[in-house]
Amino acid sequence: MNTNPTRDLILDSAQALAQTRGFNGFSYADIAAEIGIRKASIHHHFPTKHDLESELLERYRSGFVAQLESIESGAKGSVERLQRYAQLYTNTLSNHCICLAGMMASDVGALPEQLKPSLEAFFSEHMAWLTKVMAEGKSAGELNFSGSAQSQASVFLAGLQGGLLMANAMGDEAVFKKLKQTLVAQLK
Amino acid sequence: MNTNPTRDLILDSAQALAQTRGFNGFSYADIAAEIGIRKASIHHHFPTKHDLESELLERYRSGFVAQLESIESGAKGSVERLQRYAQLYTNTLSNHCICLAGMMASDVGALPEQLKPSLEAFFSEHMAWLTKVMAEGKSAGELNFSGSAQSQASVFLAGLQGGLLMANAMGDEAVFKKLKQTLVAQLK
DNA sequence: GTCTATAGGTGGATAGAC
DNA sequence: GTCTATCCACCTATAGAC
Repeated sequence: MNTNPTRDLILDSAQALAQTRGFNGFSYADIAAEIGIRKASIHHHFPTKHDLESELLERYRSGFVAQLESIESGAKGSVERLQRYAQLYTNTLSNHCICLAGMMASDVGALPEQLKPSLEAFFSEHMAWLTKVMAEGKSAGELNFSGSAQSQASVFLAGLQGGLLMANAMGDEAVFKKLKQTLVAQLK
Repeated sequence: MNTNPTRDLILDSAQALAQTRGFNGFSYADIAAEIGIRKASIHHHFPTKHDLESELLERYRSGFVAQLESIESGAKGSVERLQRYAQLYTNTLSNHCICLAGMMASDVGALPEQLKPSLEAFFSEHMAWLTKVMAEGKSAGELNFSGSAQSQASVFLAGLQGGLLMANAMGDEAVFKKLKQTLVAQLK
């Protein structure tokens, strides 16, 4: 695969900036300053900012896919799977940032058309995974809810995405942790 | 009050742009083009962009306060109150936009320090209102949930905020409508 | 692959005439 | 209150040397 170290440094820096300030809230100059390189060098790796954004989302999306598979093979119970899923967002939360896909969704009016399929795929994949966990959990008697598995999946996913917004707005990570617990608890 | 017509046009245009493209995703030139005025004229009403942002959030916040009061006096049942609250977001949804406060929360890393108190106030006010509705609804036997009223309020609020993100990402408003119904239904 | 230098455009903001 | 004209800083992006 593409394991160019400089390239990865650029992506890491860009992702952190994008998740805290939005896609229009940072520039090549910010990345350059952060990793100690010149703007022109970044253009060598990512000719346009759209290229950078596109790669960023794709990396983020496929990284999540791998983590979902990891949870599926590592956690047997539905409750534990949901907890570990929610934990993925908590890892993200640390420094006033939201989900990269959530960020893109918020600025969708300014999003280049080519990125929309990846963005849609991100949420579709998460919905599919969560819906499966909900359905299996209900069948196994581990989860208890009324309505469809899909509806519960969307409550769960939207709750986590919105919870990140709320925690940022309140400047209080505890808000998210409490919400995470409630979302799981009400499924038991 | 300040009912300058041009000023309101500017605010309306800026709000629509901010809710679809983010705060760093539009410029005075965009507003000028949209309402047929020059950039310099906008600076007359709002000397700096921070002034504009600040006023925008404050107007948005106080507008919601008025609507919450209106719901409280107009709707007696807790279920109806929650439905009408959720409806406030649906009105917003029309053209790929999210809650203005949610947008600010997403870009909190780029948000001027002076705006953070208003942003926090927005979510505090909504949480307080929803918590009260939840508590009263449970006491009256209209709502049924386990855990605290506050926890349920945060599930409800985060669900709606996240639902707007999801609907934008999927390019499908029906996603939000369904979610809205589920959030209310699971409280009965 | 990284650099210097720079082009070409747009951002927010100001001065001063009307 | 709105306009023209302009400033300067910053943006994305490119050319070409090393």
